[in-house]
Amino acid sequence: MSTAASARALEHPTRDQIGLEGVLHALSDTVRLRIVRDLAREGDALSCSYFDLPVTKSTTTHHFRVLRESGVIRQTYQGTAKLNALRKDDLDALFPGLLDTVLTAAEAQAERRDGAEGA
Amino acid sequence: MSTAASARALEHPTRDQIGLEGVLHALSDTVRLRIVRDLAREGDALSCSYFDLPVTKSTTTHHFRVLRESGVIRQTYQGTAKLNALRKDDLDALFPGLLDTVLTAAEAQAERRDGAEGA
DNA sequence: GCCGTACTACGATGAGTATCGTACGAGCAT
DNA sequence: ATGCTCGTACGATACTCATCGTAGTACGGC
Repeated sequence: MSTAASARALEHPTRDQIGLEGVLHALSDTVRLRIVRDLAREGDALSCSYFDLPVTKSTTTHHFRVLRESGVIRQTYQGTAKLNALRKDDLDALFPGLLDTVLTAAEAQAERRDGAEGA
Repeated sequence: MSTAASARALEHPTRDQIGLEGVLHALSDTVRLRIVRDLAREGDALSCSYFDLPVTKSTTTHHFRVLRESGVIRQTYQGTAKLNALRKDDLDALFPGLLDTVLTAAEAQAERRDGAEGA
């Protein structure tokens, strides 16, 4: 019981440790922006394996860590799975409207890039 | 008359070449965010030398280029000076509310970091 | 106990970038 | 023309980061 604590606690920044630059940087990557969009769409915590990302698992782990350390998501263990949830309350408190605006912008851009098909 | 054209034209992305990730990345740097805040506060085009940044001139040039190439600012020559203006119209058209929200968030964070003094 | 699944840790690598110093070019004033 | 100021270009450097592969740990089921 020394190598790894039973709870496998993960480091998260407290609310007042979250910085705007860090959040913007976290969101400025295509893969991470996609993760955040999926998280927002589902509205609930999702396991890492839910996502079908165009990168390997190692890289996926890396991106989730960047999101966690910048304060965008909160990660908790649930058995062998790890659940990822948006820290919407914290972000909204610190930067009102930022998350929603970025998500809306991402959707708008996705539609533009898709050529406004589908619907 | 071959080394540099008389107009010294600068490369700018067209509106539909502006990407959200690029804009967020441009704004995720402390120095650049400060430039954008100053630009927004003054509301008009400012010369590079207006800014008192904690970096050398070379680095300043670099940051202005990142902002220009990501589509955040538009640069035009005016004699020996170079004027920098926010591309607020383009950004608002592409990502409604994004710029204002980020600026508001930056102000809020600056006040928190200053310890809510002054006023 | 044993194995599979889920995720992590570590090391490597190649690309990007923030920074600087120095040297140069463009325009303005005298 | 000479010199001054503003900004650029180029080269160097050190750091960050996105990516991968491999090996390992934690948990749950058989």
